[in-house]
Amino acid sequence: MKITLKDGSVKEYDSAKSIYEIALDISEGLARNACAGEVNGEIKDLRTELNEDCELNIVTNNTPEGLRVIRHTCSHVMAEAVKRLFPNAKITIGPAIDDGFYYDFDSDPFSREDLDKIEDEMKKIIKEGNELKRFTLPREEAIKFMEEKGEPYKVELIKDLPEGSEISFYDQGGFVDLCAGPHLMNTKGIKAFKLTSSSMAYWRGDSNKARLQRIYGSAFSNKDDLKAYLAHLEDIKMRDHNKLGREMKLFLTADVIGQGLPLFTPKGTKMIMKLQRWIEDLEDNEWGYVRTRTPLMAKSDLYKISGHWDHYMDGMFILNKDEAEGKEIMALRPMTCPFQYYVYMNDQKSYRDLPYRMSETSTLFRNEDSGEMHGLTRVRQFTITEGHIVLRPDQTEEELTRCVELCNYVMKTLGVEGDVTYRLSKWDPNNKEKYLGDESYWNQSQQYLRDVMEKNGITYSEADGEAAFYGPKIDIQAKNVYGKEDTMITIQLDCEAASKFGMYYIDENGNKATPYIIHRTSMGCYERTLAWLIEHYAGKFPTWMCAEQVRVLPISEKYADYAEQVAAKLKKAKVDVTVDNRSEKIGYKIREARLDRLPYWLIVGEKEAADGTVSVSSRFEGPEGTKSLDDFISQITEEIENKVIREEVKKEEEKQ
RNA sequence: GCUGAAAUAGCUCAGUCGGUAGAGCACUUCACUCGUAAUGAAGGGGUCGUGGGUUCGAGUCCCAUUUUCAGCUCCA
Repeated sequence: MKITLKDGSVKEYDSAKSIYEIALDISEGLARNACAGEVNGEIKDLRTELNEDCELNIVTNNTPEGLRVIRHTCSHVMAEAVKRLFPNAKITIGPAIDDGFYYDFDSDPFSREDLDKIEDEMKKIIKEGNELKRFTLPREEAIKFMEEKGEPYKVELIKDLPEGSEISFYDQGGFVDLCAGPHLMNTKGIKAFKLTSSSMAYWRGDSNKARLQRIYGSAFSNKDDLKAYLAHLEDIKMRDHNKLGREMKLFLTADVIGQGLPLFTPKGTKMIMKLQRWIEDLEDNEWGYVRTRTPLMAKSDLYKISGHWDHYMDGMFILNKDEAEGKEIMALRPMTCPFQYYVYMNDQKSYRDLPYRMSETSTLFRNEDSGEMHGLTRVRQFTITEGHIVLRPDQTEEELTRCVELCNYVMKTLGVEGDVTYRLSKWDPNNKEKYLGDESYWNQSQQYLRDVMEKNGITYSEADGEAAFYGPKIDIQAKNVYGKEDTMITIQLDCEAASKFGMYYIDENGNKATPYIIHRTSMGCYERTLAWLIEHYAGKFPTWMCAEQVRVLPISEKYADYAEQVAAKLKKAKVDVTVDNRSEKIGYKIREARLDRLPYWLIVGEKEAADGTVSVSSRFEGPEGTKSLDDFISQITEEIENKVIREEVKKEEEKQ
């Protein structure tokens, strides 16, 4: 038989050979690092006997596929350790996942101490170095085998497999698990692992079925990679906006105020206001928007016209439910659309008036499920840069393109354009009653969005069932530090709303015509954007968006007056500046300025006060030398006005 | 919403068998008047998330509730 290897070379053998033997034949080192074999594109166990011509790629332990094999084997080792320590635990399933593995057990909850004990037991098992041996049983015998072992979940899994099939098992020296593989040859192949957490999970993900205990862990081919992974997990925790944002005193929550209702401190508010003022000016002065200011609540009648009453009732806060008493039902708004429609309809529009672009810094209320709330990314009240563009159908492509361009400009200025992916959010054709409009409406409007992205060379994915109930969306998605994806910006096309509200314009022939509407955001909601910025910059924001841009540090109280003069001049130049006039040593003040992640701090003492200068230090370069105050002011105002994103000092790490 | 874990000073946390609350940082005051990542001393600060219950006695045990975190997508 001829084995064609990945590099194109060919090995010939007279008799059947296992993948492991072939790896050994090529080189001992390769065999030592081999995890599996890719045979004609399919991942196979190292034990697999090859007996006919094929293409073979030996999968080694530093590849993603190899790591999956290591992690899957590690999950079996963990299951064995759990069975040794907790004989009553029932095993269920234990797959490898993106960055590790888990195994679900039917048992009592595991504490961190339990996890440590399990880790120790796993180390013993790995040291024992048992071979993993694969064997198969006919389905009926396999069921009997697992019944005798007292593993009802495994029995259930086997019963789901087709009758007459051969069921594979792996025996790692006493502990036998039902498994399709592939696995390492020996438990010794696990060089580095860590159990990270435990949580609850349902049998087969069904909340009506048994509650299981899931243990998460990860494994690597060497200790350095594990160390780097654990350091990465620590870094993630440090960046987590929900922790860092509170630590930096940007926002807080209060039990008595309620879930999903964050409060912004002066510092957090200042940052949001900088973003808001920038966006409002940008839209109004450069992108042709007009600004509206509309109510935060309305009668239910409005939402009945818009369709929210039928399609979004669960997501709304209803203020007054006693209709029987003849009172009007009011609801807080979950969106701005119909309010702005009435602004549009206030006077008659000509085709020349379109596109009519309205924007509003709009506070919205959505009654999210209690378990869905998270930090600033999922809240019940939020403020969004929301706008609606009323346009003629022939303007659709141009206007959608402009929306995408504005978003790109905003993300580029925020410095986060590399974080995002585009998604075409479509309706769910199998669940039509959730949506307004028929199949041809959806196909057509989805095609509009697809065309715009393709013409603009945007790479995007498509997702069913992610559309708004009234139309498809271009969603600009970003992941948080834990890899969870959220929509940051959305652009939606709506060809139906106008006729429902009786919106029209007068066309060139003097006839009433129905416009299209684009629902869009330019920066999404401020809460979520702030969270994104905190995590992206790990709190080290570009100077222009910092709440405190400069701090003046007098060497001693003798120079307090000069420090105040410096600050006053900076304030006049619209720089956000404070003075640290405490009677502390300069080293102490510098340390605090650094820990507060300030862009700049100015040290002033005898020399500076005499010359009218400042000694500039920054987060970006460390000491930048002594400059005249005027020079520094022109430097920093230029940086702020142009929204420059200076690069951080690489070597500088926070000490704690 | 469901399941699990957690909640003690502004923050991070300790608090053993149920016996009346503790550290570091921060804060205040005083001394020091300092040149690029922590000066020293003293002091103030707590209905132990909230409401019930058990007990002679509850931060600790039980029940409810609020809030926070994790998971609820990965299927031998």
